[in-house]
Amino acid sequence: MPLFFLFFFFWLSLTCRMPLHLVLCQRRISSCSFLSSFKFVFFDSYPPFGSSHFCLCSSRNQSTKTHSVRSSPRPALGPTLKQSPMSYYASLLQSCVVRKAIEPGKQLHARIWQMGISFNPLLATKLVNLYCICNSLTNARLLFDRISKRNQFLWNVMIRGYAWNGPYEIAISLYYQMRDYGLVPDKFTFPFVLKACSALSAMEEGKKIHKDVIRTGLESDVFVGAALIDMYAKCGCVESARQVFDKIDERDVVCWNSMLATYSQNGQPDESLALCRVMALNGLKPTEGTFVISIAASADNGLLPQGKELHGYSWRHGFESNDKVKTALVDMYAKSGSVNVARILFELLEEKRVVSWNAMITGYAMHGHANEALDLFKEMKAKVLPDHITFVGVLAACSHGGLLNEGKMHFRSMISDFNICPTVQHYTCMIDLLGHCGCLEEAYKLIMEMRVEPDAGVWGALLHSCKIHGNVEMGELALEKLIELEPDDGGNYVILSNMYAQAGKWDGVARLRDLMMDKGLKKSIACSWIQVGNKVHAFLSEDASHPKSEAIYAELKRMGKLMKEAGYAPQVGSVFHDVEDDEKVDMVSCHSERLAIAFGLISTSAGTKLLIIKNLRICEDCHVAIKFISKITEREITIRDVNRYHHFKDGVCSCGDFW
DNA sequence: GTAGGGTTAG
Repeated sequence: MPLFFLFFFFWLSLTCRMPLHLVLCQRRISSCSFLSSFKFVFFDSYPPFGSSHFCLCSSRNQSTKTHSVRSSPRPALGPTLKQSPMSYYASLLQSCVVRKAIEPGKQLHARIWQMGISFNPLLATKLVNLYCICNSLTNARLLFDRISKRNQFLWNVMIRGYAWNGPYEIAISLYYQMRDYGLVPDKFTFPFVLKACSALSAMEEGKKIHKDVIRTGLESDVFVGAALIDMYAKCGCVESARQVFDKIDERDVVCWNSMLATYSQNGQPDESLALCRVMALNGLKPTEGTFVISIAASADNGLLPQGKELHGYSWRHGFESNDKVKTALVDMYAKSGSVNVARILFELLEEKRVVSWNAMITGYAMHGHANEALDLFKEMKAKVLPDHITFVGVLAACSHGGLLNEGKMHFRSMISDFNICPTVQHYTCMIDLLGHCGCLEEAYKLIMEMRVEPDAGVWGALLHSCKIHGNVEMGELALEKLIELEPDDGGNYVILSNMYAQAGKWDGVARLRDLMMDKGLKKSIACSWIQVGNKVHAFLSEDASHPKSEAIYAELKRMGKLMKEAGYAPQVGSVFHDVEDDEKVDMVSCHSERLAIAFGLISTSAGTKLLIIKNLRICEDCHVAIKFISKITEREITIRDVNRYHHFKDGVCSCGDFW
């Protein structure tokens, strides 16, 4: 019986050229009961121009999350004799828009259709707007396509619908259709269409639209300008974003925030923080966004005093109880080495959203505190639904902690229990975990089974695992793939070269060295930072440019002697060149992190903890050496390398030598 | 007679 009715309504929708959902609404209005699952509300008591009244109520139905229209004994919002049906329905639709109430909106659409006024420009526009706001783009587009006279506002609403919800290409296509239609884009059109370009990282398209912006003279508009900055930021074009920023008249705080975010998102946290200072000097009042962006930038460069400064700055501006700022601080403290402070702030959050849980779980994962991360994940599952980022943190925790079975279990659970499709990041964690645990064949098999295209991160994880386990054959395969994906990255060649060196295959070392020279490739320059007092000191490998260089090298020599007495034997596998052993020892002992540590030792009082940040992975020899240094000097030394944290204390590293 | 921009986790 219900099937018969559905066919009947389908036929009705075809013959009446009316969308099926409206036919169903109409039927519902006529008190058909079997379609109760649609949760439409009866309008039987509604007389458009009668004496009884109803209003849209704001209370939500907890179980269905739909808004309802209910009868009201008060004659407050009903139509008046002076009120036209257009303005009456317009005001009701506006209420639906404000409340994002799609179901009552559909019923109003049905009623409007029944009355034959659904193509009234005002009502049609409001309906399209409502459908777009409620992400019901199919309905919006059905109506939009049937409206013959489309004004600027209507086009903007439809472009916005696609720019917010996708498919983003349609937003861009509609922009050009609007121009062909004879309309000139305005200050509202550009932010929408540029948002679609941002989402697609479509710089060429964005540049074309930027030219249109210039032609219409809207480049200096703050809204258009902010959208342009964001578009260039998402396309990785920092200079173009800055050019737009410099051209905007009367820049508001959002323009500043956009520019701060541009630097931060493109690996330039220091520039972001410098601009934040300029912003403060210009007397602009920072907003929540300013703090979230700046604290995130500070988390990226990992310098705790700078982050603390921002923490205080946010308090002075009354953001001490702002949960978004606090979540950014949780992330910052965790990334800057103070995972315990991060936990205290996390516990102080009034509302722990999924982002907050993710920040804390990821923080634990970075520090190799796998059990804490998994305990927190267990607690989270009882309160908040995890997302794909949560699982990146959980799998990273398993990977850094070497928890093979737990990692496999959570990976399976993510897919089957949480219906989350694994992304390349999840696969990278799994390859890292399997590879570190020596399951190289299984790791390779997983890469072959991946539902997404493996990227350089995935093959890099496999290559690194091959290096740990000395599997030259699979390492060669991984490098082959990496050369296809990252032809200009010399670091990949160096890893395989080191593997050849460890296996004594010097012809392989020479071949790779020649290959690198032919291609003009160099290994990324290793750099380490340490903050002493208010100053950040940077060191490159074998760096002798620091004013205290002589004392630093003297300290290294003194330390080397003590380490040797304590039983330290240099491991020189990570030296690229085929050189004499003595020379190799000298080369590794001058790695950037060792220079930073030596400077820290001579510049701070006994017992002071040292925090060093490095732009690459820490090498095996330095890892062994720093364990010795921590014991000999009785210092706690923390290294944040590109992958994770290493806490050295009393001759032991927190990673348990699993990294 | 209606609308708009930025930021948070690996």
